[in-house]
Amino acid sequence: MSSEQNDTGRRAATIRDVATMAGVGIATVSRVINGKPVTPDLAERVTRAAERLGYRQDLTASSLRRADRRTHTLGLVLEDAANPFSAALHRAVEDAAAERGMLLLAGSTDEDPVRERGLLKTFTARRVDGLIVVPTGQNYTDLDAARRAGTPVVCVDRRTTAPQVDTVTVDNRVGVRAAVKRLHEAGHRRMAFLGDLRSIWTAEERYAGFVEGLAAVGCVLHPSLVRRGLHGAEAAQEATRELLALTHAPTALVSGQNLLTVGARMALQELRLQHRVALIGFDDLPMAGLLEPGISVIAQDHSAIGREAADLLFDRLDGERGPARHRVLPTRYLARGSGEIPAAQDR
Amino acid sequence: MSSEQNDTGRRAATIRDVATMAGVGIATVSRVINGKPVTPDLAERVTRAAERLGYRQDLTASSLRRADRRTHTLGLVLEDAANPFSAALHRAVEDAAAERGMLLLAGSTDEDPVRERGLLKTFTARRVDGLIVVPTGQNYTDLDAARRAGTPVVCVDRRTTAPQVDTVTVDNRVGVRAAVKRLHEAGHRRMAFLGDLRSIWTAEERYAGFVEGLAAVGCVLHPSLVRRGLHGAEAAQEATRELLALTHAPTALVSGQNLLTVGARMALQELRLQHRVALIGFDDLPMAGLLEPGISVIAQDHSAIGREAADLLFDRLDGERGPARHRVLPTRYLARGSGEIPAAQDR
DNA sequence: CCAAGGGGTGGAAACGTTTCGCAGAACGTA
DNA sequence: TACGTTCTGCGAAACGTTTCCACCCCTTGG
Repeated sequence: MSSEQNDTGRRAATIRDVATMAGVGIATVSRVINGKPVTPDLAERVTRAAERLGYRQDLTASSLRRADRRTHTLGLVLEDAANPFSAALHRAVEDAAAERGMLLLAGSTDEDPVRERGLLKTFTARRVDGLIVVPTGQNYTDLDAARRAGTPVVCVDRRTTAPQVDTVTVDNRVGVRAAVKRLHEAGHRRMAFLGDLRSIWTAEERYAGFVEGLAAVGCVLHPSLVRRGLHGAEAAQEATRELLALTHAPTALVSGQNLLTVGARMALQELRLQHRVALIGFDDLPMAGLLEPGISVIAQDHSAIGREAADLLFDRLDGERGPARHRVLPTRYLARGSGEIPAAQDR
Repeated sequence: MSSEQNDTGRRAATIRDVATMAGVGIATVSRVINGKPVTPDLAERVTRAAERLGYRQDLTASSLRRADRRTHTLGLVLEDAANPFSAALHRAVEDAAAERGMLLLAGSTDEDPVRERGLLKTFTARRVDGLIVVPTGQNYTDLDAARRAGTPVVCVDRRTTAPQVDTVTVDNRVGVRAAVKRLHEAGHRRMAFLGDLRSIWTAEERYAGFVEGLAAVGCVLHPSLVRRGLHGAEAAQEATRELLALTHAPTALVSGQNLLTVGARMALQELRLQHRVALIGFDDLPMAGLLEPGISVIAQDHSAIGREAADLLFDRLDGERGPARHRVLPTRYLARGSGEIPAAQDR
């Protein structure tokens, strides 16, 4: 605590302090800070004074006064920051934002519309320049309010009923349909489906893809083999146990979300059936290729999704006023073994 | 675009608009917003007016003027938001922050001190109330500058040379030493070590633990079996391949970071040695238990780390002025199989 | 009935910055 | 030399809020 500047004592140096020390007007200091043309001599004096005073620009004050009122901050509303999908999305958006000198304010909803509302409220109160949201889907008024208040919104991963909102999703139905087709070709006729909470748009889409896929190959949809409304690995594990205990057990499983895939696989290994019952999951898993057999998945390109969302948002920030745009990215099937297990003869 | 409020046209309603519509003074509106006592009748009128005008408090202006100048925002500097460790930490800190009505501004450094510096600069320019940082460790002047400017800093996962900074770390040495002891008990004498970039504090600590562990059991440290400065799974995979191609190949591997563990395991499976060569990794992996054999790890409690860091920070925000505190959390060994493989007789 | 006290309200000042309008200097031309 | 034009720097105003302070009115005690 010797010659330090502001451990707790003196208040932080302001633009005015810099101006007086440099012997110039505050407007000049502002110009120097913002890189606007100024006589080299003065600029030099200002820089030195700022240096000596340990001056740090206050961006909150700056964006308050600025003509465009930009805060250079984006709000990111995730399902759960700890989930690999959210984490990858976070990183992709962060990189895109960094290119424009923007920072990310992030929060998790845990699929709770109340938390979603809270996050949207404080994000807009902090005057973020734009919002990228994985919507819980149970209430779109807040999204709409934000947009109407002038904050552009892009929804990611899920469509929303909110009007005028750009979205980035993947082609869930096509992905699942293709998976079902493959399973059928491998001889499977009794396929089960594990689905996430029904409030989640992707859960419904993927289920729809499952239904369509079965219809396309002329297979029956056994209601007893459909387990929806599952959330988290444990729920999926329990559901899988039950499915496999049925007299007419499924020979193949389709899982509609990454944690559910993990849960399903845990149940399979518990019953030592991982080599006999086929499994295809939606969304890739970090070490899926190291398992024996590897878990085949319908993969989505997280960074492409994040990048695309950011681009749509930046477009709006740059003044684009057209109608809502909906980008749909393709999925990719990754054959790793578990989806290539043929249907056993004797089942 | 019919009766909407501010699609792009009218500027957002301010406290003054609310005041005139409600027929009260702006001070009263401010009081209502901040929940300070006010005559019920007036409060009612204000609330109604705010509702009708779609008024949203501007927190940037608010924190500018506020006596405590708090922005209710924390800055979180991570290595890589997409990494499971960072993601878990992010979530833990977010939850702790949410309890105090604070939000997180997060960014990734990718171990680049330049990016770290940039993040610290904009975070402090945005006047975050505090910083939680996983420091690259190559430069502490920015951390120190932030602290001196009055922003409390807590370093996580790694110690830092910056003075007066609280830290939360785990007991890396003890964790690795115990792992080495176990391997020794299983008969291993030739153990290899895979380490991350040497600029990373934890990488050095874990290596130190490895050295100490070997010494404790009276084992020789073979320099040819030590591979440090590896970053990412691929580097570890390549290094592991090379190690196993040695004439005197190791019978056990100790990996000092989660991605390195993945890379090592990939190499082992490629060579079909996952059942013959032991592997213990530092930091848990999502599906490590599903592999065959499961990957034994020295696990750290991510949420405890995040929570502890947040608590230390909040303490500072609440006025704690004491000297730097250093919390060291324990690790836990999770035996899953790969660490329990005995040394083969014939190697 | 009056004076003192107190709670509640409103207008103005202030937070640190950017932007506006203006003044003064510098420069070129008549 | 005088004048018009351009340019650069300066102080003041403004952004939306909180806080200070003065004021008013009502209550209460003498």
